[in-house]
Amino acid sequence: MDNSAPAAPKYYRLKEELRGLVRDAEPGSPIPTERALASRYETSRTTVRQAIAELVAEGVLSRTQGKGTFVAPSSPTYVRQLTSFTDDAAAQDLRSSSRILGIEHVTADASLVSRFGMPMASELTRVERVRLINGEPLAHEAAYLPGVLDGLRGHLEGNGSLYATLSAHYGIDIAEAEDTVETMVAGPEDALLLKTEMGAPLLLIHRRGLDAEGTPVEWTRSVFRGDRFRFFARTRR
Amino acid sequence: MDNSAPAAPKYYRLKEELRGLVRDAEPGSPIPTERALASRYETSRTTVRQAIAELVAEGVLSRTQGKGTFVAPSSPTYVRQLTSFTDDAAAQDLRSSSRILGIEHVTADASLVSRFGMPMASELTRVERVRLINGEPLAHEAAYLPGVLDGLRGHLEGNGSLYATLSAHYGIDIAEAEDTVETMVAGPEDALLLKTEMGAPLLLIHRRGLDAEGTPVEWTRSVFRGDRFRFFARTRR
DNA sequence: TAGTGGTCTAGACCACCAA
DNA sequence: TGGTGGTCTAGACCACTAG
Repeated sequence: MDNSAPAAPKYYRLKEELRGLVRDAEPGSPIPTERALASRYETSRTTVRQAIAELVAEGVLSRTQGKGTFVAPSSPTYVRQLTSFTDDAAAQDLRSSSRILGIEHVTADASLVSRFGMPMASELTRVERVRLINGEPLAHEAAYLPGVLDGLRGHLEGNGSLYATLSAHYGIDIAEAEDTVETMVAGPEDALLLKTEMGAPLLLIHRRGLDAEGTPVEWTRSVFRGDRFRFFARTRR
Repeated sequence: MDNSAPAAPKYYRLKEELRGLVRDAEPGSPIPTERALASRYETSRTTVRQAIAELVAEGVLSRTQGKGTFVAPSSPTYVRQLTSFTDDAAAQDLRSSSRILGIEHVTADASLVSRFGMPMASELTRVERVRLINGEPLAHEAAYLPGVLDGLRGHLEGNGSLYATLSAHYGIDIAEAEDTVETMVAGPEDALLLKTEMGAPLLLIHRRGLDAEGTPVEWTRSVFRGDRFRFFARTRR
C-alpha cells in the first residue's frame, strides 16, 4: 500500500525553493529570468510563473514587464487606527506624501446617504488621493466630508494631513472611528494607481468617522496594497 | 494615430462577463464547465481558468475538483473586535461552532516570549481550533494562554467560547486587545483546513489580549478566509 | 466509467525596457 | 535591437466525484 503523503504540486515546491533562495538576498536584487528558471528546474515557464505569482502576492518578489523580477523590500508599513497616516509614517521614520487626484463638491444621493448610514448634509466634498510611503504608492482613498470645504486643496497641499487640516481650518474633529477591513483583488485601475499587478490581494478599508457628539463627519473608502500594509487596532472593552 | 485605450486582457473581460452572468444567479447553482466556457467564448481553457480563479479569490465563485464550479454564497461574516466569535455569530443569526485540533502545554521559548512581547509564565497552554460558521470552516486559530489550564477541553466542548470559559473557570478577563490585520496566501495546510484553495487570499490576524491591569494574558494567531470575513473595529481617540 | 476541475507542457506573439 | 515579463493557445495527463 502507499503510505506516502501526496506530493505537493510542482509549482508549490518551486515556490518554496525560490523563497529559500531569496531569503538572504538583498532587497532589489534581481532573480534569474523565468526562462532561465524553467530551464534550470526542468519545467515549463507556466509553472515558474505560477510559483512567482504567489510570491509576488505575498510581497516576497516584485516584477516589472521588460525589466525583470526582483527581491521585494521586506518591511510592511503599519498604520494605526484613528491616527493620521502622516503621523504614523513619521513615527516609523518613513516619508509620507500624497497625490491629490481630485477634490470636488457632490450632492448626496441615496447611495451616498446609505453608505454614510446617517442623515447627511446635501452638499459633500469628495477628496480622492493616492497615499505614498517613501515615494511608493501604498493606498488609494476617497473621503467624503460634509459641507463645501473651500480652500481644502491649498491646505492639503501644505501639510498633507487631512485630519489636521479638518481640525485646524474647518472645526471638524474626529473623536471616534468605525473601520471594516476585508480583502479584495486588484483590477486594472487599482493595479495602475498602486503600481501593483492585476489579481494582487488588496485590503479594502471603510471608515466612518464621528465627532465628539457622535455625529458622522467622514466616510472614507481606502484600498491598500496587501503586501505592504498591516492594520493595527487597539480596543478597550 | 491610435487614441483607443489599450484593450484589457481577454481573461479580464471574460471575468467581468462571468461576474455579470452570475450576479442574479442562485447561490450554489452551477456555472458551465470550463471546457464549455472555453468553447462558447472561443478561447482556451487556460484563459477561462484565469478568469475563474480571480472570481474565486473574490468569493464570487467556488469550485470543487470532480464536481464543478458554483455561485458562492454571498454574505460575508463580520466579526467585531474584542467580542466573542460565538456571540458575534449569534448576533448575526449564524450558527457558530469549533473543532478542537489540539490542546497542549508548552514551555515558553525565546520566540514565544518575543511574540508576547512581555515577561511570560514559563508554562503556557496552547489551544488550536478551526472556527466554523453554519458548518463551513471560516478560521484557523492558535491561542496561547499563560499557565496550565486543567480541564480546558471539557469546558470548551461545553460552550465553545474561549473568552467566556476563561472568565468563568480561570479568572481570566480580557479587558483590552491589540490586533494587527494583514493579508497572506493560502498554502496546502490552510487550504485543507479552511476548505479553500491554494493561493487564495487570507486575512492573518494577531491578537494580544490584556486584562484590566494591562497584563498580557492571551496571544492568538488567526487565519480567516478572505472571501467570507470582514473585520470590524471601533475606536475612541 | 464519464465528466469535472487541477496541473503541466512547449510553444507563440505581444508590450515594455534598457542599451 | 535583444531580452524581459504578460498573455494566450491547444493540447496532455492526473485526481476526484458521482451515477
